[in-house]
Amino acid sequence: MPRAGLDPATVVAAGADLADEIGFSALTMGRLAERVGVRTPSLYKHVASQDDLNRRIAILAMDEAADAIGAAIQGRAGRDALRAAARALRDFVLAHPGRYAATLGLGLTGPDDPLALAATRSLTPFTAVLRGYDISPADTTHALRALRSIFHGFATIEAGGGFQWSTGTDESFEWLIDLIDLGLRAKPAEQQAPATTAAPGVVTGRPG
Amino acid sequence: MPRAGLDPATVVAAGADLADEIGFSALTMGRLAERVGVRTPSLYKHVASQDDLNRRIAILAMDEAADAIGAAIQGRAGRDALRAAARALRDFVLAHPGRYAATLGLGLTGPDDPLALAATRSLTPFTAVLRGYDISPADTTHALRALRSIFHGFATIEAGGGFQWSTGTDESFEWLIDLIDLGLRAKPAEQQAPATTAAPGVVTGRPG
DNA sequence: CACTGCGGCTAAGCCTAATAGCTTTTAGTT
DNA sequence: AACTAAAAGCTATTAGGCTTAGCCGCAGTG
Repeated sequence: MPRAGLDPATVVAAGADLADEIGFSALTMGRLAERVGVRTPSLYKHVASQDDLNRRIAILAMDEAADAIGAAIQGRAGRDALRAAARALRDFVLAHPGRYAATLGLGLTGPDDPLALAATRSLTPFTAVLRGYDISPADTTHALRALRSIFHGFATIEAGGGFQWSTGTDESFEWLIDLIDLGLRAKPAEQQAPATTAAPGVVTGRPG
Repeated sequence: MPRAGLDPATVVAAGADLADEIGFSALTMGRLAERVGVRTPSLYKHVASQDDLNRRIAILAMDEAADAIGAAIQGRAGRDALRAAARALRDFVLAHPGRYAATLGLGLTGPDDPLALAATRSLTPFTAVLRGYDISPADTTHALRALRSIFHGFATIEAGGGFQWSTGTDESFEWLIDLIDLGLRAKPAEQQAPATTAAPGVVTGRPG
């Protein structure tokens, strides 16, 4: 019996590819074993469990997405950077729905969870985008969370087929980017005469 | 052996409650059966399958959320309505994480899927919110999708513990609402002198 | 050549969804 | 009151998923 020559990275990469093809929820240890040409229990020599596999796929996906977004905003600033980042994230999700789904619904075990670290890493391109706007340092956490929520929400709904008939999603996405750009540019003026009852304050926690 | 007196509505409601308590992914037919005091196969007299159960829970959740949001915006308009709607949705998700999780990751079978109809129904309160802003009729679909993406994204990340240390999420949420309000109010002026390369056009599809 | 360890394997256990077929309760009718 | 038929429960069983235990062969090393 010749060996398949597997290692953890190969198994995780194959799992990510397979998840993109058949959907993350349909990714089973059995199907992955079949894909890499091995019997199911053999996978446990490389990953500890299915949960471990899922987390590794999620980390891989977040790093890949961060790289794609980082590359997309090179040499851009302001609205151009925002649009490039948003499009890069959306393209990634549409091209890799399984990888992206792996990043959802995983409980964080603590602040030093590798998953949490990867999540923080994946946010760095967005901090660069925000430098193109006049956001006060005290508000960068809020702005970061806002950008993450917005594009995460759109990508999730679109990838899940939540927009009925899928018509005009491109236009809706551009409209959304424009909306956020306008809001971010109007924000600083608003700061000088806050109208909300709960005034934004300094946040000590980490951004993600 | 007296009967438990179950019917589909009771089973679905119990499933929704149980999902809120132990998490949607931990909801199994066996645990639900134990909860309602019956053996597992007996549940199949009331729901066709676990997928059927999940979809019914999702429909229940969307209708309940729509009711809560609709009630929250009564007598409000503009920014007040936006904030009330957003808070109502967020409160619902935090109070009923299992129900909300049930609404995610379900494939729509078609435009007349009961799930799709419930999704459309759940959007009606947001159309009322948008009436408080000067949005052109051609853009209401985009605006609706934007609102849905934004608040869905925030709620999902928060409910999944995605905001590390969970500090300052209240402030971040208010900041986000303010950002969207500013963007929506700046939008109409933008329409008269469009700066985006892809000009927003009429969308013929349904909003959701 | 012997040895050691990694990476495969089979076998088996447990959990879950789902179906088949039987039995009992319940409701409605005469 | 008795009968009937459907509804609602049950046990038993199948199929498939994750995971562990323990065995075996190949690779590289001294």
